[in-house]
Amino acid sequence: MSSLDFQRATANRRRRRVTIADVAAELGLTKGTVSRALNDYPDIAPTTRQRVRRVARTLGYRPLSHAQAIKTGRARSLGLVIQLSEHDAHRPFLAGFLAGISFVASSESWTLTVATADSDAATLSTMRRLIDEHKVDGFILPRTLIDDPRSALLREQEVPFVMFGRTRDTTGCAWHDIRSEDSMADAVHRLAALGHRRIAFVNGGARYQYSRLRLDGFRRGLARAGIDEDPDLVLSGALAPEAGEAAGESLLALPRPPTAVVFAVDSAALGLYRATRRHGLRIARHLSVIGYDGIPDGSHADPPLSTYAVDVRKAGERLARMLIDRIRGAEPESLRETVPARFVDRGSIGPPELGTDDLARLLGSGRAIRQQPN
Amino acid sequence: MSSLDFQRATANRRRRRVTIADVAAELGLTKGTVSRALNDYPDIAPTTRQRVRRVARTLGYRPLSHAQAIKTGRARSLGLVIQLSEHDAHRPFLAGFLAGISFVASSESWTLTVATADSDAATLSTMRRLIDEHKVDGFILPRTLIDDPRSALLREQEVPFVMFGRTRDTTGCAWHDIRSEDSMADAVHRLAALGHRRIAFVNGGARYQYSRLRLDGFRRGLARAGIDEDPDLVLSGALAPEAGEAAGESLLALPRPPTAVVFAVDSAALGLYRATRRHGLRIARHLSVIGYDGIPDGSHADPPLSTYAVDVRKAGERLARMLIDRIRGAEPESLRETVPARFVDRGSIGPPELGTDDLARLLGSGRAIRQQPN
DNA sequence: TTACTTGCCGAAACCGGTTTCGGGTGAAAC
DNA sequence: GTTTCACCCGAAACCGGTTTCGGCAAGTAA
Repeated sequence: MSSLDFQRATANRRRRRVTIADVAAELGLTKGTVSRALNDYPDIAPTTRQRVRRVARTLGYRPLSHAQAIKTGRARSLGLVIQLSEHDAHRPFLAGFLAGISFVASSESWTLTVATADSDAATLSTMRRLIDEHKVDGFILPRTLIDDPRSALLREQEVPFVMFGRTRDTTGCAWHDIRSEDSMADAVHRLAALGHRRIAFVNGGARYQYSRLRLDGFRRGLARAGIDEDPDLVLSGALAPEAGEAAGESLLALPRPPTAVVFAVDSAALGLYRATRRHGLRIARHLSVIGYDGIPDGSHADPPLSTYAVDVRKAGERLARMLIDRIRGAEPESLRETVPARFVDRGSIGPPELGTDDLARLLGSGRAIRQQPN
Repeated sequence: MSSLDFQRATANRRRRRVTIADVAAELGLTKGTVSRALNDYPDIAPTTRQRVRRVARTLGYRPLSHAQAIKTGRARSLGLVIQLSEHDAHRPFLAGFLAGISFVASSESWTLTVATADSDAATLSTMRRLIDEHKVDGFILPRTLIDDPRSALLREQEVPFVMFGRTRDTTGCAWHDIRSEDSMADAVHRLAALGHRRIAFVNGGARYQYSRLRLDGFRRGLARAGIDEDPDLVLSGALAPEAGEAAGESLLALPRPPTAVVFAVDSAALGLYRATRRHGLRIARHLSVIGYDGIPDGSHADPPLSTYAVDVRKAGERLARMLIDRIRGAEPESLRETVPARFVDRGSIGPPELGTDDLARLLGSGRAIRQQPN
């Protein structure tokens, strides 16, 4: 390239971008040829392709994604609509999740478009708008439901998507998920190995596919340990500490209370701590608890909550990678994967010091052991 | 409009968008005229403008933002680059903050582009890329530093931005901030009113502008209460529970320990709980604590942490609003505002049961009061 | 030689908007 | 009855890319 041109390019780098026309002029080719060369069209001579690549790089040419989008319809942007409910368990993960997605997106010069909504309807209409305005090329769907209206919409609109979690109707679905069902089974197994026989399960929201899976996993664990399921010991709908506390209270009020509780959601498990404290019991000693998620708060509880940690950053990375592939034409069936969670024993489980009957007596005896009022 | 055209528009709504050409054809006008009418050019007859507006609405016409961007350079997108450090205090706020921004952005058919970075340098280069590719029209800068390289970059590139927080060099800066300095002064005032005279202050990160302001506020509070500042009682650099715990330990190890501690950051304050528990002391009774931020965890502590709550969702809304105005040409000087935080007394403060000397004796006497091992 | 491919690139249309320019029309001024 | 001048709108260029189409040159087959 001529040094004059170079100076111009350098001096004006801030004011005027390098366009495809600049590259073409520098090479003595036309815009069309440059475009085809960069986009790997077959009717370009290999040597020409090389030259174009080199000059484009030295000039610092980067195509304007929205100029491409106008013709191709591709905005090079991944969509994420976050639905915020009152207490939602995925808040602590948001930062890591975004980091994962954005890391991969950036590496491909893609971008992440985030929107929030406060209801199913709002989520759908927001997605419609983003599709309508071609703002995004596809979506990452967090927190999948058993029957998810989002996948229905996207299937109908023929917009690519990948799910963080699984769902009932898998047609056209790609996903990355953690096998939390295995964790639940593993939890039961560990507790049984410690000597527990009365193991309760407190599930999450009924609409979520993961709840279904985790319940299955819990039951699988029971079966493997040779324990019959007691319907009294299976609760659900606990996502926040308050609900977890209520669930804990009702379990402790049973004639034959559990000596261990498996929670499908960490933040609900933390609620049990409060209930336990109120009754003068000590976690791990009188009542073992295992959660799932690996939220940071868990490690600050007393005793720290044993749980199954999920690598949400990694999940974000994988999902972004998969979505980009999907947008580029990969079949959804080829984009399905599950990974295990990692057990983190922080000390909230132990062998049962008391059997269920002793526990019941203790709890019934006018709250014999109270928290020390100091 | 003819019913035939309407049917066509309806049937093809999913496949082919309504373009400006469709609107023009329907009206018997040219694209140019329609564009000018919708963009409030003065050389359009009021009646025509009305007609165009009406037809555009009934046809469901919405301009393609990247088609506009190609000519105008405006992508109708707000940029947010989140810098994630190891322990970062703003994670719990992220969801609400995003919700606020995205709510306002959506209402104007703007979009929010999020990226993450793990260092100052990465943040800047990410921002450069977004600017270069015209992906965003401006930035919201969270967690402002005393000397913030981001504002320097944006000033130089002449890209609009608004800050969540203040900074040293205010030229060309617009901001929304919480007057946390007033909260710190208020905290001292409240504690002094309860009878405390030895009040410690544990500040946050030294680079942040807010740390500077909060320290000033703390001092203002002391002065107003007629208390001389004791350098031993002023620490800093505590952002996470671990650091807060360490700060607590060193304060309790003083010959004349404080009877109350003001924390610039809630999550650090939670660390003090651990230190206090270890020494067998009880928060509020032996040691009063006030935090700042209003993180959810605080309400689950025992006793719940009194703090100053920040409405981050509101902040997100305001910042989005201000940034859009800024992009549309408003002067930065006209976009500067601060709002107060809201005190939430949850019970972690009280009159000092023991004076500093008694406290020291207690702490020194071989840990007289220990936590009950039950 | 001629005819027919094949490889490679230029020319130009196109995408969906915005913006400039210029001209026609009608009312007011002379 | 002209002239003047807003007032409006059409025509066309433009933004920065992509994609179609066609043609030239070289190579291959006849």
